[in-house]
Amino acid sequence: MVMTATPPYIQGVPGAGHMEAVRRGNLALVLGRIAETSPAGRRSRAQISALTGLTKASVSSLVLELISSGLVTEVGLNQQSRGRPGVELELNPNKAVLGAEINVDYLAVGVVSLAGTLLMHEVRERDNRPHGVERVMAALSQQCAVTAVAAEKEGIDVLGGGLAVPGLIDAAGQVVVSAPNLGWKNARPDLRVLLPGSPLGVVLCNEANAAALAEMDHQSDTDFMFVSGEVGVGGGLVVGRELFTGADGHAGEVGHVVVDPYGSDCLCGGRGCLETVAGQDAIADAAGLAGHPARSSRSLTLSVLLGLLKEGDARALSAVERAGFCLGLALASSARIVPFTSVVLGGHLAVLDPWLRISLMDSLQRYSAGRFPSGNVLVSALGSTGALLGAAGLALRWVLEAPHTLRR
Amino acid sequence: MVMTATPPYIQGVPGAGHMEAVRRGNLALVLGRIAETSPAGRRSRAQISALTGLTKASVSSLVLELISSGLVTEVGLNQQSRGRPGVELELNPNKAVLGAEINVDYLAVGVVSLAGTLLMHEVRERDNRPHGVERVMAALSQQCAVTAVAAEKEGIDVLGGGLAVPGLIDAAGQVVVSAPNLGWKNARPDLRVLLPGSPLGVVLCNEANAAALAEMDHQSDTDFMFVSGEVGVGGGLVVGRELFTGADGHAGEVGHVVVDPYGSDCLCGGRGCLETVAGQDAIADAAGLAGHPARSSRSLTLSVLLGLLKEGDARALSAVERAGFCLGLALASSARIVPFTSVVLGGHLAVLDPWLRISLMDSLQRYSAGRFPSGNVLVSALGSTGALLGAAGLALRWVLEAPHTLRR
DNA sequence: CCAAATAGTTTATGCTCTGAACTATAAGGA
DNA sequence: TCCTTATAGTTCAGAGCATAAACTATTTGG
Repeated sequence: MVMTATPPYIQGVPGAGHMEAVRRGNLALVLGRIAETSPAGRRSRAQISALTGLTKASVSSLVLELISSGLVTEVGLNQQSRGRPGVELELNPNKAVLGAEINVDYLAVGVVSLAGTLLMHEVRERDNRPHGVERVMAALSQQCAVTAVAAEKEGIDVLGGGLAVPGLIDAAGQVVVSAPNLGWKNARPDLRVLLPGSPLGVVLCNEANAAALAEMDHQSDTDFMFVSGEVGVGGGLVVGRELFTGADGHAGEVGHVVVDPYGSDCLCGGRGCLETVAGQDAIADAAGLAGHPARSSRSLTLSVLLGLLKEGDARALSAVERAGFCLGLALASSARIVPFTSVVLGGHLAVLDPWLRISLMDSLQRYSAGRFPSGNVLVSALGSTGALLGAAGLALRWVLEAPHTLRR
Repeated sequence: MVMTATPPYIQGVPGAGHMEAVRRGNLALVLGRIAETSPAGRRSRAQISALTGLTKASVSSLVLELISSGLVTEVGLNQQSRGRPGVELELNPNKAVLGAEINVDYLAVGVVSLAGTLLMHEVRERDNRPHGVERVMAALSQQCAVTAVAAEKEGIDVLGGGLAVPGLIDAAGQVVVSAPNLGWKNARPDLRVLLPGSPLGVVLCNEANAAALAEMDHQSDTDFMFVSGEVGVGGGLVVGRELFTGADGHAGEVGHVVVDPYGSDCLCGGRGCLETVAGQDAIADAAGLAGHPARSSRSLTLSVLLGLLKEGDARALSAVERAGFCLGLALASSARIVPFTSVVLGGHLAVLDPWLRISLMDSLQRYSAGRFPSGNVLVSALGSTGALLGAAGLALRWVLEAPHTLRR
């Protein structure tokens, strides 16, 4: 648990160990083996039996249950040198989960197959700051309904969903404790309205954590830090291929590691946090854009900044260089507390990577005593769909780790 | 040993979920409920049944097995208002585990009952630096043998043990990757020689981690950082009442969080690490003891430093104050990555607490935005027995979490 | 001394995995 | 073509474990 917060679907397990717990665990075990195969090399019952140590009889019975619950389908035959060919199994391509994201300037909804591929998605630009929780959720649920109908038309069944929000989520996954950029505080969105008829519910998660989770599927490393550059700097920590959220969901907040003890005050109440140097606003100000008209919009600000960097503007270059230096410092310190071995940059930090990288790598190497080869600092390939995919991924894990909840 | 919230009865399953896994898990579950009771309020089978949700029949059968394996004994009767009194259960007071510690200037061995109390212990002053692994282990095993005989004379049966070493242990718990203060590198001590005839083996662990584990039993908080002040500064991180070691055992190394980007080089290869300011050597040097004859011994250095502080020596006071400031800074940053809520000071940092505390609390508050009330920064009460108790505690957990390994 | 309450055990039953026998299907060789 | 060999998957009896309900044991209180 490493720590790891208990996922909500584990709560269905009562305190005592019934026999059924074994069944549930084995259902998830078998489903996991089916899920981790590529279309190229799908597995048969016999292979799963060999892989898990369960007898062929048990696997047959478990697979039967997974098929009848709709999660798994039989595809083709799998001929091994000689003998009767095995029946290839795969995750049902017609079952999916929904991923959704609320951000400052858009709402995004997508459908992700059980295998994790994004089947369809729609982003609606929209300034969400002036509206309260109810109005935003109403707009989002309307958008979800449209997407769900579109999915149904293609014969796709949506089992559950995940919602990513740029704010702090409580341990129970029900309350948005605070989302400063949205102006939310202790908001309790009604998640069921997003997917009224689905067999599973909708899980709520932090946007940086979701993005980190999505990044994991495109990443071989098992322990890494995802740094999400937004207005501030968010972090998502993955330890042993599991999201590490800590007891209260605050884990991995690299944006508030102190990089300059005598630096400026931070919105969090601290001082000299990384965010005060490497947040998008902080970089823009340091680059001399403080009074610039583009500052009203995030994307505008970023493009103006990029323009200056390409022109070779000294002030912009030095602002970004300093951000890189401090980011390296904060990451090196963080890696002593939770020893991750890779870093993935997202948001504006991904965009600014070409100008950040040298100073980032310099300080990261210097302060971590050379633990991070340059190849271990990566740029996110997912861009703006990261949070969406991650939120869906969380719902996906729910299905894959607790398939018994879909029993008929 | 990454923490995970797996349901208790799934633990220890080597891949597949056999039926026996349920039995194993429930044995541990019941044993845990017996272990967590105080002598004042011991539990009966009926109470455990109510607590766990297992039926009385199951609990009876499980308890029978625990009794026949020698881990549990029936004590007295437990009268509830009316009806037949329950039979009180407790951990067998005649079963124990051994705790051992190798440090720079002593060897320590102790016997700890299943309930966690230190029954006997012996510390032998001895400079271990000049000797290699084999010689030190030979001396330690001789000391263990003496202690084991003494325990046997009192009718106490030693089931297993733990060994704490001031160095980095590999993930498998077999190799001391490096113990700079002992001069060990990739040492592979033969652990079996410490307890040749015991039913369980001996586990190896890091000294700061062991001390953190021991501290946990005297602490209500579930998430805290133990800071061990030695020549350098070690850290042990406890998350959700579990030791958090990370994939490679490096987790919680607060001593190498960067507190001064332009500070001096650290032995670890980094720069400006907390250790270069708050390690015992660093404080002594900053206090002006660089050439002092007492510097040859750790305890001497510390007592000279204490003398200076009590005299009000300005240089010593400012050295310690700066250490406190930097410690607060490093802890505030660390708490953003893994959100612990308390801090326990050990080693020289515990001794220097009166002179450290003000600057420590000031910077901790400043940089953590007031997350740490003063009462959440504690001084270790265990002193030098911490590592011993923690090593034994690790062996104890082994017994308590896998009681089936002691089946007859 | 008996009723009510609580503790613990016995017994019949059901669930889930296992192991071995059995059926199904294919490749390769005579 | 047909038989042997190899592999996949199913069936069925049996063992282990937890459950529920009935039963025994022991105490308080009237």
